Amino acid sequence: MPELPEVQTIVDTLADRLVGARIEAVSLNRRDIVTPGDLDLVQLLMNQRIVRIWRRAKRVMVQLESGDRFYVHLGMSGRLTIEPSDQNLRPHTHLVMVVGGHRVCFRDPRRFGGIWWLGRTGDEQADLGPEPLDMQAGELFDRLKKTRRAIKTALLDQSLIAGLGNIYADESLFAARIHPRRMASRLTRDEVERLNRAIKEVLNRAIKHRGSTLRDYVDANGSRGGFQKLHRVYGREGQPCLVCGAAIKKIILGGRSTHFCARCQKRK
DNA sequence: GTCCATGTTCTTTA
DNA sequence: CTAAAGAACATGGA
Repeated sequence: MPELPEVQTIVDTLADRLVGARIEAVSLNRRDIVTPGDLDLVQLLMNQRIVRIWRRAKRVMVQLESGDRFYVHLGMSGRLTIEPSDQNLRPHTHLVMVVGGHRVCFRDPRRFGGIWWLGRTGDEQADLGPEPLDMQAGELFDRLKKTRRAIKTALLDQSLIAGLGNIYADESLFAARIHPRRMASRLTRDEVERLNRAIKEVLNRAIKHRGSTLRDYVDANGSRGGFQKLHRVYGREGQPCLVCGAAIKKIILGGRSTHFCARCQKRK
């Protein structure tokens, strides 16, 4: 569910309250959300102080005073929220930690998400491409040159560029006026420069509006995002393009629904 | 009952 | 061999 802007918003709201605080209690209600599976997560977390919380790609990264690091990936339906201590736990709450008096809950009905333990030595960059907000057009061009897949599919490949998902890939391609089926390696330097700029603009605006809430997503305080109201193609099939008025199309590309304006995003 | 979903990874195919 | 396509994962909502 959450892509880069949603994870960034969760990280910002969590970090505010948890950095510097100590983990006072841990309860793990499902072992199978933890990788590696044979780990004593409760023991490793207990009584540790949280020294840093940050985002890498779509991951919520956490560093403990022990030097150990781990991350939470929210998959499609994961939530990481701070809940009032007097309320019943909602169904599918797999991990609860009390940190500096806050009850932090990880809930994930579909269980595509989970906790990945890196310890002191695990490589947090493994299999991840560069951060879109730091990426230079030249680097994106070089990376896209190497694949013959459709540009839309390439943008979802986290080892090529890390943090975009289905919403922001579609929105970025629309903003750059590039057809989602264009072969990645065939984009011109001009087009890739436009795309690189569009990605940053779309992501920065989405972060400013605290992400997109379509169904599940809320930040750590339980607040919904507002960027869904500003989507220009995602979820707007059949509605008029806000630039030219043509009906927005929805196709399936690489198994994912893909939204675009056939008039603004020419295939050439 | 059917289809669809903000994601990733494993398997199969070319 | 490798890149790309497809299936699988699990649950809930329309």
